[in-house]
Amino acid sequence: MPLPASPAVPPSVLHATINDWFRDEARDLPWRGECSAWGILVSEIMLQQTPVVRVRPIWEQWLERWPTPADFAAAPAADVLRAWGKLGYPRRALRLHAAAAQIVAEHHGAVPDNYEQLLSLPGVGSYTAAAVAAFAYGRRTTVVDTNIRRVHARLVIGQALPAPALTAAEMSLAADLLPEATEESVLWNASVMELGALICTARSPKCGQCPVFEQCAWIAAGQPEPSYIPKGQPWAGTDRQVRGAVMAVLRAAGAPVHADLMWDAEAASRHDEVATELGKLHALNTHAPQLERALAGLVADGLAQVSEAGYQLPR
DNA sequence: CAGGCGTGGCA
DNA sequence: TTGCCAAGCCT
Repeated sequence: MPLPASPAVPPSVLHATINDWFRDEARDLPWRGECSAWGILVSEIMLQQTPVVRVRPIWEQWLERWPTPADFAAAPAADVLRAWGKLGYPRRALRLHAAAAQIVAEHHGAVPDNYEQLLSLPGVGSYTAAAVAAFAYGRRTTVVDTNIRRVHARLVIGQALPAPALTAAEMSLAADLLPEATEESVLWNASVMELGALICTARSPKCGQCPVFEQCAWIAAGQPEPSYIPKGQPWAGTDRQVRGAVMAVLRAAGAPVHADLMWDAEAASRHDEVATELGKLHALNTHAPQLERALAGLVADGLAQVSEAGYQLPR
């Protein structure tokens, strides 16, 4: 059976109800309201797979330090990676750095205002391109993130969770649900996202506080269980864990870290500047091939540089 | 296109 | 305590 041919509730009712809820309950976030397109772009990149509470303080520092794409593009990569701190997925920082350079080179330093040009920036995919077009420039675009997918799955489809991967049917549904009026569509994108973030959460949704509880297909269906088990990401013992530990060492280091120190806990303990982070790396008891692989991977990804002096953040 | 890629808080 | 999960992107 295809998607509901005739929704029990007219979309206009959902638009009004959820948008009203948003006006009353939305979080007061610094990248909402008065904010440059650059500030919006930075927030969207930082928020990829990273919670708001962790992003907020770093975003404040970045916008203070690098108010424009040109300011940021001129910064050394090492500074960028240190300022990124422990947000995770540091390749995002490097890609944003490259995006800023592209913005300066191809767009006179102004964040592009349309989906296609945004999509061509490194680190900007379909979600981020649509989000920046909508939230920074007020464009009518179909924004689909994990929150919106989950709200649609429950509210409209009646399933506990969206499919493991974004499907064409979901994009089509989201496009169909988008309000015709541009201004209302921008609000709708933000509203549904916020509903998913605050009420219609992945674990233990707060259905008792939901503004569209009465209209929810998942509730009407008796809150059926997910039809599949989400596969978790292993962490302990993975290359990712080792890469993270090495990056922490390099961020803490003011000078190249000789390869020997990556292996030799005894020698490492004498370098107090990086001893703490090296200690965490050694505590992983990583086997040689894995550490070699992690180091090579970091270099290949541009997150680290090697020389005779050792490993360091890229210049 | 399924899998790789950081990090830490919370149920 | 230990998985699960957070405004994805890229190959």
